[in-house]
Amino acid sequence: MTPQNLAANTRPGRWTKAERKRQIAAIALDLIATHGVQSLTLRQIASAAGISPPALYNHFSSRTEILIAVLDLIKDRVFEWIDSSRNPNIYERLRELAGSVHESKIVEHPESAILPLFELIAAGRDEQLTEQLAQRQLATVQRLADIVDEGKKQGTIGKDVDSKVVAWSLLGFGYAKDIALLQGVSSFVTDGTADKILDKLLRDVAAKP
Amino acid sequence: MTPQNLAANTRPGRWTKAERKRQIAAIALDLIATHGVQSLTLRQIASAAGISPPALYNHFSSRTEILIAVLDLIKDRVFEWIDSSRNPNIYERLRELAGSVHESKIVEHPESAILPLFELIAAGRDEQLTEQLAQRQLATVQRLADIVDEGKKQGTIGKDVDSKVVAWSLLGFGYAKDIALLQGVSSFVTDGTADKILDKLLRDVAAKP
Amino acid sequence: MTPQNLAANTRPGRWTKAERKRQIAAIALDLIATHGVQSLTLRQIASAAGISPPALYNHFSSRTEILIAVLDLIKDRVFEWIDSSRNPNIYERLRELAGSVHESKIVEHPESAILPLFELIAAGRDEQLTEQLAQRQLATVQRLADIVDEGKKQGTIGKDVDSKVVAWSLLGFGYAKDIALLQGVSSFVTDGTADKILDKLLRDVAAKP
Amino acid sequence: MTPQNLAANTRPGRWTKAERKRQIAAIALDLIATHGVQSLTLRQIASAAGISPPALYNHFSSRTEILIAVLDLIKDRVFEWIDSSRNPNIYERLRELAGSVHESKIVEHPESAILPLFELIAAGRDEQLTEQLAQRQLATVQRLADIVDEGKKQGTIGKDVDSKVVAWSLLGFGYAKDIALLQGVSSFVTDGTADKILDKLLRDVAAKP
DNA sequence: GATGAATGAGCGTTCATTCAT
DNA sequence: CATGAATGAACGCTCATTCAT
Repeated sequence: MTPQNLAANTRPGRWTKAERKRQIAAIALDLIATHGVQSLTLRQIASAAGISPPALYNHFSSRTEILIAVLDLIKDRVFEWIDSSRNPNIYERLRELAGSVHESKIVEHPESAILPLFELIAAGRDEQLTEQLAQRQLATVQRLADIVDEGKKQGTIGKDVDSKVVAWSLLGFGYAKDIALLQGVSSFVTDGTADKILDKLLRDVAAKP
Repeated sequence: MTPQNLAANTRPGRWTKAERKRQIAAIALDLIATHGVQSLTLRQIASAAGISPPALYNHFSSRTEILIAVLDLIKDRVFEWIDSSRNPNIYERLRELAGSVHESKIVEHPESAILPLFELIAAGRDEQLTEQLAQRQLATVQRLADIVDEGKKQGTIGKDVDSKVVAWSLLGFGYAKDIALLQGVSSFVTDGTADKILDKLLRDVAAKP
Repeated sequence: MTPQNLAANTRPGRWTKAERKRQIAAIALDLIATHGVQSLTLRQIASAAGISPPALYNHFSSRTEILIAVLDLIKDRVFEWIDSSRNPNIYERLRELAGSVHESKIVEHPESAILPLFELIAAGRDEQLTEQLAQRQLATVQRLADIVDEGKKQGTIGKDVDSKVVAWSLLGFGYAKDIALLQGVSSFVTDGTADKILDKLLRDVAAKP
Repeated sequence: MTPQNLAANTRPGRWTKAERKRQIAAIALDLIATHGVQSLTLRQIASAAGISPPALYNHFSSRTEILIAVLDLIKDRVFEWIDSSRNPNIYERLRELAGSVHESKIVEHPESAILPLFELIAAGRDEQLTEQLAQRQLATVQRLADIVDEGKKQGTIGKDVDSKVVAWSLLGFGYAKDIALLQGVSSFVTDGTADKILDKLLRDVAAKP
């Protein structure tokens, strides 16, 4: 056991309560990404976590609470992604973010975030997650819009651009891409259509010389 | 109505076999729209149809077959919608279609088509509907692209416009709108952002004078 | 339609009621022989008979009645088999009968009688056929015992032989053979054990010189 | 009883896992003996065991697995019965075994083994138990044949006797008896015919002086 | 913390049977 | 005579959750 681990150890076993919760949420996220949200049973999560189903109740009080934790994890990852480029030129930064989506760093990897989010959105009504979803979605849109606004001040983004429109367009593009993939229509990505849409989207927001 | 039709309608109960199937599919579609796909049980469908669950098996051989029938119904409705405007000016026609979406004739009504489709997409992996979905999705994209192509020939749509890009953008916009609504983020529609995106999308495809 | 058919035709369609019942019973017998009695559903019978399940109720008032008809058919076939040799020497006749069993004319052919009877015996308790079974079983034993008695009078069968014992032994042997086959233990037949038992059984009943 | 056993028995409730499985199998065996295999539902077993149907899945993973456990139980009981006489004189031992069958210690008691086995054999085809049955049947025949062989060495069984023939004859006799009873033909037993057959069978294997 | 055993609710499905047509 | 549509009862099975240990 490394000193690091010891440091993190207040006592319990090896991980703090919060860490263990996060681990379990990450496992659930993985399972959602690979098998969908409908087949996400406590048995599966427990088995993947190496414990028994009832043991999950030591960390969460219900299945729904686990899903909320997954939602939090997704939001964190999306924010991490948004902040992954620190390019001072905002327009360039957006290009980099778009590029990383395009390179599938986010969208296509099963361990990723948007696709499971999508699953959760669809399942939301039955799982009573709608409210939780709305909060996080708005926060994400706002975060993107803020960056665009910064770019407008900076002059790299067109002054007449509507920040919200851009933020929503980017998200919408990501969703559409996932929907296509979920439907098994990979041609949307492979034939370059997705790239063209994204490229046009970005060109339109650049500051006109 | 031909004598044949009369015969077919009055003789075997009141509805033909195909009609009854379609009715049940429509009921299932409703239920998906209002409660989501996860809670779509045979008991629910049967109850809404005023029959007992086993009676469904006189019309469909499994739950999956019902879902496929729903998929067909959705495709038909989407095509009806696409063909709902016969404006000879293709650009105007696209504007009308967009307008009808905006007026929520399709998207927001629970009896509508796209939102349930969305549910089915998310459920697809578990329900083994992926293949069926892909077929219908591609058919829809192609239908829209054909119309855009017609507009290019006609001269009302820009010659340099990529038909596929437009088709996918329109669909993607529709999806994004539904996702926002499913997440409970109605502000996307109410604050005019959705309109702005759609308007920009259409202006960009108009033939430049 | 041939004159013969016309002759047999009192009117109905092509067969008399009794004939049609017998045909259906024969179909059920086949199905039992090939798939067992548990999976004998009305759907199966009807489908094999080229009609719909409810149509069976025009001939039989319940599933149990069909099974009874099958029982009758089996009894008839067993009697036919018993009477298939008319060799005046009773001992020889028994040998011939035993031989025909051995040659699998009865036991191993799926269209045969004993194996399905066996299925019905096992199912009897649930199907309330016990009484019907007892009647027919006793009649069969009696028929065999009568023949043995005739042989004793004739002098080809030993005077000290107990006819009932012989009759039951022969039947018991047939049952044991079927049980072995049903269990998948074909070695009982293929390694000659079955033959040896039957041979010993017959030698023991021959009149001693 | 060793300390280990004590520990194993008192700690995990009151019974070990294996014991509980065996108890449930015994209950199922009883139900088969009294009502037949067709009506052996999980609800019945659970009810007789004083638990709810889903609770059975804590011990078995499917209905078929329960039936296999029943098969094992039957095999164990048959072997116990075979070993119930330890008379050093093999011929006498066979007589004792035959006697215990005759006294119905095995066959007629509902808690017994052969009759339910018989039910399982008939149900085997539908329940995919054929392979399991064949294994156990052969093991039983072999066990009996071994004893006969021992008697031949010992000199109490005739040297020219075919051990397999004897083993199969004994089993076949048992089967025939059960079949008769299942059919409701108790006269086979009550009028002494069964005894006579068994007696003859045994006399024929005795070593000739 | 973790587990084995248990449970109520519910699932999709099959069956023999009925009945209007 | 035959059928399509329907049904009550029952089936094997899975699920999230509870609780004593």
